[in-house]
Amino acid sequence: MDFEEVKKVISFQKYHFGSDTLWDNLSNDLKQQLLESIRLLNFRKNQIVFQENGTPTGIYFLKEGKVKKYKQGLNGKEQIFYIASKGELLGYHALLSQEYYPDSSETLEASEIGFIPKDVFMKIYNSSNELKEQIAKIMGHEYGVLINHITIMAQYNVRERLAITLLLLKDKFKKEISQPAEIVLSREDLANYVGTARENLIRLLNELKTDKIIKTKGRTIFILKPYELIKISNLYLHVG
Amino acid sequence: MDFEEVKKVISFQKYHFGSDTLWDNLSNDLKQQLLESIRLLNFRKNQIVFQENGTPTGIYFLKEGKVKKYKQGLNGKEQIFYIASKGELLGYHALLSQEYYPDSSETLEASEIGFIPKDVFMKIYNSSNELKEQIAKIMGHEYGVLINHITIMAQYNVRERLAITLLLLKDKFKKEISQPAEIVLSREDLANYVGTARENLIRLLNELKTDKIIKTKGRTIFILKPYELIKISNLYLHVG
DNA sequence: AAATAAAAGTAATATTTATCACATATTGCA
DNA sequence: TGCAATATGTGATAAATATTACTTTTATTT
Repeated sequence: MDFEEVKKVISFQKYHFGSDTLWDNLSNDLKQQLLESIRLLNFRKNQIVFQENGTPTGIYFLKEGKVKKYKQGLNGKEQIFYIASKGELLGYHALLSQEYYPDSSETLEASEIGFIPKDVFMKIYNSSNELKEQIAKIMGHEYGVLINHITIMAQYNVRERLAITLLLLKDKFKKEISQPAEIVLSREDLANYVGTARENLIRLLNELKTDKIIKTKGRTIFILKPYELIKISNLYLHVG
Repeated sequence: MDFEEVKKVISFQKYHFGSDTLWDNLSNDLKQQLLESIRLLNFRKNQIVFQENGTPTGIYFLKEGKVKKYKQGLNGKEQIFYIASKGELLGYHALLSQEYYPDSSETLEASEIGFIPKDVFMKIYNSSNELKEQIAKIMGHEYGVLINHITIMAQYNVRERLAITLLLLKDKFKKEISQPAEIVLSREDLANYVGTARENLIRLLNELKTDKIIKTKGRTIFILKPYELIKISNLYLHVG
């Protein structure tokens, strides 16, 4: 398996919602209209942006920072299904479906978040074919991301899911291309993302450390050998 | 827990994509326009409607019948994540995201399916704010259904997932309100929906039979005590 | 209706994952 | 700074799930 094949197998796109591409595809006019309506908010670490079952009041734009998206499951346990980073939109599904929020969003680090109130956003949305089309495009893509996630949760074992998750987080957390990626996430959150108990997660991280595939410093994880993680993930098995 | 609470806990809506409501919300004019463009196709049992990674050529409307939606996972194993029934739309995500199909659709029984070619549908879609809005509404809702599904796959054990799945299938397969629902699905498909090996599924079905919660005749499953399935599912645990 | 293929079911065993009961670090803050 | 709270980590064990190797039953085809 050469590098091109590897890229095909673990294509970042298949795991990325992609609402950050919205801005690339909008006309300057519309972009201007949206940016004018944005009110900037500063969130500290571990602050809730919006909460499951709450009534949507507007749409959020993650200008800077990181946000975990999760849903409450058995006994209130958080199931993290996505980590949004710089440039992504939050909270548009509930607005468009005219329902309560199906999930919660919480900052993982200090973040700068733009907010557009519901009525302002809906007015722009209703008057713009372009915006409707772009958001439909994003949601159509998201569907593929989510069913991919369901398949992974259902068929891959914990070790494989951890490898996949670390590869994704590597991309989410990377700052400069040359630097080794630093993943800063509590063990509890990582366990709730991978879908296992914290104890099991820690044991598997230790195995990866023993094999020099990762190293850690405090809660920060450094990926040393991404190629080895691809092998562990077994993602290439379902090709061809 | 009284019946009202039970309904709240296992609300069918939370598990149902809901594209069948499109027709209720469209104007007669638009409905007429869409219906005129539909070409009716007859599918036999176990026929593929469209396939993962294929290029979308149009949108499908399931006039009569049942279709399983799945994605290929580890070693090509099918992960079923949805069963569409009468009235639902298929294949619109890929059309709107302008990507290849992320999943496959295959009939579970002889089905009558309407087809609208891509260019015809996109022309109507592009010219209709109403249609754009309704489809965005459906996709916004679907997001909630899918993250709910992710949470269930990640946190509930096989017995719980089987109970949930049987409750959902009961609704999908019920014909008349008075009749006990008959679920007709191969053991392989049911296992690929619940997310377990066929052997485990069969063992668990046997336990349910021993407890007189279900009975079977050939591959048909009859739900005798849905309330017991709700108890087994542990769905009520994450409320309150 | 027999032959063949496919699906369903069984049992034993191996493997994975969760849980419990702790010990030890680390962090936040009074 | 030190105390409490929270997070991380360890080891033993229990429970759940997957796998292997079959047999039996049910469909399908000639």
